[in-house]
Amino acid sequence: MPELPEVETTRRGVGPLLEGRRVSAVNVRNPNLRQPVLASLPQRLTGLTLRAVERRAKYLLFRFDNGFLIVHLGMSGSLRIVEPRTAFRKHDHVEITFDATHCLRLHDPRRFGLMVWTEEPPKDHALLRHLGPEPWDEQFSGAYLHAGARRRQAAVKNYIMDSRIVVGVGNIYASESLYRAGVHPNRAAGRISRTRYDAIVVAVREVLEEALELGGTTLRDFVHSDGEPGYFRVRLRVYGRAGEPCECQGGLIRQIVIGQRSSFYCPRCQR
DNA sequence: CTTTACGCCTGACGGC
DNA sequence: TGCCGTCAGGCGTAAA
Repeated sequence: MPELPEVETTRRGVGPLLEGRRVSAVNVRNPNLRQPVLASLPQRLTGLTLRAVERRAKYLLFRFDNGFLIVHLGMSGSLRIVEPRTAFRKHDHVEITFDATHCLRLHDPRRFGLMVWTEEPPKDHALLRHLGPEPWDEQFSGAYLHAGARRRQAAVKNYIMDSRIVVGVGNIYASESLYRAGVHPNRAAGRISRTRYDAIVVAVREVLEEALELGGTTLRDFVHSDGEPGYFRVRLRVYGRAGEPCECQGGLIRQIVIGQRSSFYCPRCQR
């Protein structure tokens, strides 16, 4: 499940290998992603030179001279670069070949991913228009979260997962961040102090940065013909650990459902 | 406006 | 062994 660090690691992995190269072929093997891949994508892309691979939230933005290819990895998506004529795997849905030497393949078993072409600035695109700040933006602060939460009854876990508030906090790292900040995931967003929001901001950044650092060690996997970028080995302290003792030795980790999602917390550490 | 429910989809897993 | 039901989850959209 790619979260922000995985997407950023993907960007850093594929960008340097592809930037400056020209699209020589596009092969859409299965267009049925969350939105259908445009039938004219091959004609649209072939011959264009990739200028940069950028990122906004969990969207990868492949910048060409006259537009952007927006890619989202959804739940199960991954990108990798292989040599021409490498055997396709099941669920390799789209292949974009650069300079006839580098084949970028989108692999996505669940097909919650997305690949769309746009000629407007990505920030104005319907998918990105309403996104809040990146976690590392100055704007993302305890004061910002505190002000935005006034009178909000929603659980703080849902609040920090709301992409209009801040982008890139997925289900796993939301639980982990709130654990580190000592905040109960079900607490109403509007009933948390400014000071505790400061702690949440620090925790979110710590968790994401830790994952990003571990991601750096897997960059080589993007060019391995048989490799999968793989989920990072961040040590998860509560996620997926229902019933296990917390590190505090004073409680068992509990699992509850908040907003249709599994949430994990320590009843002793988090209030 | 805020909040909640749902659907898209496949693989993993448990029960029988 | 194999079949089947259940669950997981990002995120846009519809509905409350």
